[in-house]
Amino acid sequence: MFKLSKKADYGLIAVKHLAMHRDQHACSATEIAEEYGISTMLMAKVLQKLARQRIVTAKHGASGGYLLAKEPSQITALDVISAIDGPVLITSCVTNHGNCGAADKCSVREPLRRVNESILSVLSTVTISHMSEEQHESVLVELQT
Amino acid sequence: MFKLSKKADYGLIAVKHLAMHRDQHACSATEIAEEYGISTMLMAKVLQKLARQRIVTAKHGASGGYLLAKEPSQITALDVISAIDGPVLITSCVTNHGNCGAADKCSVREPLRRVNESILSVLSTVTISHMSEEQHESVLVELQT
DNA sequence: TTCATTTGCGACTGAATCGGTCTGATATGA
DNA sequence: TCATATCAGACCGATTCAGTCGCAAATGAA
Repeated sequence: MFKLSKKADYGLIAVKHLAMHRDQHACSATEIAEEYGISTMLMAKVLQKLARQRIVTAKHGASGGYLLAKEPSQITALDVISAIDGPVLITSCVTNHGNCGAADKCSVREPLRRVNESILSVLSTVTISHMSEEQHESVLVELQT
Repeated sequence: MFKLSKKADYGLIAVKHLAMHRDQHACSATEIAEEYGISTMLMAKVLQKLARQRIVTAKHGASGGYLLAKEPSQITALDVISAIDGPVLITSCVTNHGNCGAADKCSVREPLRRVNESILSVLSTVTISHMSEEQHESVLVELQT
């Protein structure tokens, strides 16, 4: 139904938290989870996925935790979301190698592919630093209709 | 995971089909379903939802079927999708009346709300006539970062 | 060295959603 | 009158999702 998963949501919260606390200590999953009233276990899972995609770096051991792997301005919402939920595809048919049986008859594939492009473009324009700023610039995103 | 439901997908196919065959006869659910190799029952359900939202008009009885209720240029992708799947919200928290317990602590609500606005904007810019045209203009969509 | 802390990973469960079907009612043109 | 349609809602199985658990491995601190 076109919704972000909660995990992706938590991922954005976590990354933004790390962005706000960077140059300080590494934040543990427990610390972040408690701050926002989220299950510790679940937040840990989310951070593990982010670590596997090199969006955050993990520090094992006591007083360990997570740190951002890049500058907040270099991390996009799309990075975080696709790290957790996998590639963003508004339909299962938009890839060329999809298994949609009606692909040859399907008349909306191409238009939807273009819509998908636009959404990817929106998501990759918004960075973590954008999400932390108070003032909001306006950016124009191209849409092929 | 940020995907369109199959029903919404079928809805777009159906509406585009009706757009291409308008000023001709009314198309029955069976006719459209068979054309694209989709289950008749399911296509019927989809068309019923579109009819309830006044996107298509139904004609009961023998040689009945469905007709577009508006010009193809007046029907947007958002109209069709939200008629079938309900309101497009990328998170369950973006509405003011959501039941997200951590709403007060949630730091990504407002940025995500703006992203949601942009996606709505993209979806409401693309019309059925856009989806039927061969040539594709480029439109700029505003994004508040 | 020892140990508590923390990440890493996979398996698991219960709930919700989704795709799809079935049944029966109602409308209507032929 | 009857075949053809839409309409509405209940229903079911499969998939996905949120969240949990257990155990292994790393590592800083005592």
